Amino acid sequence: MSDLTTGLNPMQKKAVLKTEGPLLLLAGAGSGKTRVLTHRIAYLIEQGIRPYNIMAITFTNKAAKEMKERVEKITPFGKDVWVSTFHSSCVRILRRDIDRLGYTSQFTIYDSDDSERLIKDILKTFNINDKNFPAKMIMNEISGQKNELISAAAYSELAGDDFRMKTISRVYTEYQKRMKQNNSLDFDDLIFKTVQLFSQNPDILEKYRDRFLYIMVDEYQDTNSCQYNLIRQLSSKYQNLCVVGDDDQSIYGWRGANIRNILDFEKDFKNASVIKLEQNYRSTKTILDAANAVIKNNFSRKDKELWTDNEKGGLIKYKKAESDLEEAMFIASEIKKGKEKGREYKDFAILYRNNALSRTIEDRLVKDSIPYRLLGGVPFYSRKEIKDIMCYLKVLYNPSDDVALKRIINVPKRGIGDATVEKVSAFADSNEISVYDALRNVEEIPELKIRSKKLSDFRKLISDLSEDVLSLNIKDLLETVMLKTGYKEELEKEGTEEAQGRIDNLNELISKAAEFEEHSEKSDLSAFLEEVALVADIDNYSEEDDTVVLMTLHSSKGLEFPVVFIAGFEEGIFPSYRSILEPSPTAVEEERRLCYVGITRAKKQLYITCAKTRLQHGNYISNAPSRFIKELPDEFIENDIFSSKNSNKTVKSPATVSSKYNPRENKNYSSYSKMLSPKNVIIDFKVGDKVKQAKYGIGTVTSISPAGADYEVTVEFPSAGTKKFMAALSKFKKID
DNA sequence: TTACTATGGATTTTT
DNA sequence: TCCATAGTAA
Repeated sequence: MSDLTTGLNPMQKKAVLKTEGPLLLLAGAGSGKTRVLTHRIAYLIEQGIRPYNIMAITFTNKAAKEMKERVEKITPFGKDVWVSTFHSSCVRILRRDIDRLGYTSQFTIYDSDDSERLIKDILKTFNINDKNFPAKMIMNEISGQKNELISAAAYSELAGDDFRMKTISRVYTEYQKRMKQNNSLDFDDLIFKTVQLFSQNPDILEKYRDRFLYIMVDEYQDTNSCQYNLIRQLSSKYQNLCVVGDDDQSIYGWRGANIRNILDFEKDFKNASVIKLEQNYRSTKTILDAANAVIKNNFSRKDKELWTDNEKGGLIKYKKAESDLEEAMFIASEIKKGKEKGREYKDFAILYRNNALSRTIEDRLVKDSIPYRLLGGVPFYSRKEIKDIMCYLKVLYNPSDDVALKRIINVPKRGIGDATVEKVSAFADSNEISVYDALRNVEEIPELKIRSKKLSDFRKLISDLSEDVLSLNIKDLLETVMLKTGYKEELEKEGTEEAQGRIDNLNELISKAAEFEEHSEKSDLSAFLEEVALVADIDNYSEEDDTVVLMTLHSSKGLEFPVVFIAGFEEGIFPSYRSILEPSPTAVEEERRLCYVGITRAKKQLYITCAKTRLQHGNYISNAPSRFIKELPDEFIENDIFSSKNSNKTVKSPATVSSKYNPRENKNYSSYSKMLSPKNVIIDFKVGDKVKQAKYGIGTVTSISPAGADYEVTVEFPSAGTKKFMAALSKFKKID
């Protein structure tokens, strides 16, 4: 019939052609599900469905972007298909109709940092001890409740006489009250409020039901109850709902994802068809069999098993290093070897359970001059300086946003301290007005007589800037804000390397804004704020640069690499300490799924590494190898390569966890790290070059002389004069 | 009000 | 180790 199904396997074909009624597509890792989804959309259009009536929902912007591009490539009119994330879909819907819930369409979006500030504020006003009730804990609790579609009122009933819950309930209620006063929504609210909007306004729901005749949801295993409800509301009339997911890749349970959504799909949607995509096109047989062997140890899962026609491939290389330093050295040297054999740097990914593990590896890569990119860490838009400037924009857009206003009222320092802010804030509270509005009336607050000049100066600054909003584009507005507030000037005065880094970031923000204005059809302040609020770091990852990539196992989902290293394969790290302590096995099962995700990222070669001792929080600890290594059949593993010692895959039985290691008991520990230090330090600069040094900033190299395995480098700094360094210990970066 | 020092706590984080 | 926060001095 059409060429939309050529080249697809029978199951993929079936999935493309089955357009009517509920469909559960169980798509294993690397089974070509994006291909199926895009072809399915194209097929629908070919069948005469208007693109406008098709909705595809993803979790990440990256996935949405990719799907959009692929749909547009294979079908004309692909542009009109509604492809977007849960969150941006909801923003679009809410911007239209949120007035029905008593907000205005100018609402701003809070990230978790903003939410935490607000909760801290509330704890202060309620005099709640933040030792017993840390803001983060409460935030997670509230988020969890929203994900379960439990409102503040419902939670209050649930709490009953329970002291802990009652306290949290008070905060939750106040939090929602203030969010509304601030005309702002957090990430969870975006979905929650949309569900609420639909249930309270059948006319609006009806409108969207008749618009989205065909709905597709990607990564369905990651949906929480709230998202499930949204989907259910939208699809219940026509029932043309296709969900795609893999229960074995559900790794966001701790964020509220409800694995039952996918496990119970057939119960929830009568007449649901189920199609399994079990052929993997990504990995070698060895890698896939290993992944299957591991995931088999989980109990609650849909029955399926991935297979592949790909070659057998090399064995999994398992390295049991003596220390984290040796582990890092091993990884770096394997990358160098691979590079010599013709691989590119971008073929390699290093995955780990938590961000702290990246440090040692990074240090090693720097020393070995291996270019790398770190994903995760502090995301660009969460950096202090970026958030500060963005909060100015937020205030300009939505002056009732008290959280944003309080953040910047004394940034840069302008003599408005905590005590003053408290007074204004209290005045605002008692008059039920926003802090910004309170600033109009500072003269009426008797306690503030002395400070009122500073406050009205600040208010004047903001109202000046709001005039600039009308006349300037985003890029110029950003520059004006940085200038008129004196923010940039203050950083320049500091003159440290850190301050320079911040200035660099601000400049990058300006160019991001310029780029945004060039590429988006809508480029007003509102659109820019939304972009910034909803775009994650991983979305900006592209394969263009030839660099090794480092990231957590979580962020690696959906990506693939020829060679994958999984580092820190140890009890207490992976599976994490906390998951081991959980009485129920579900936590470790989720870790196992994470392991499955990690293994299936590899196309050609998988490395697994662990270290007998590792520096953690400043102490040496020793961990047993991960229980997951025992679950990998021996026949797939090339054991402890390049180790002279035997080291069969003997694993200390049942997982002794992180026994504290006292450095004093092992006097060798300092010489031991020396022993592991590089035999040959590689430096990529010469006399006369400009280099950047961590403490003193940029200077010129005046001499280099060999000193044992290392070099002594003399550098002349404009600010600090001449300094001498050992190359291995000082982190130099060459400046071109 | 701010700038310094002591202390304690420390997964994962699509939006 | 690194970070945020609390407490204190100027």
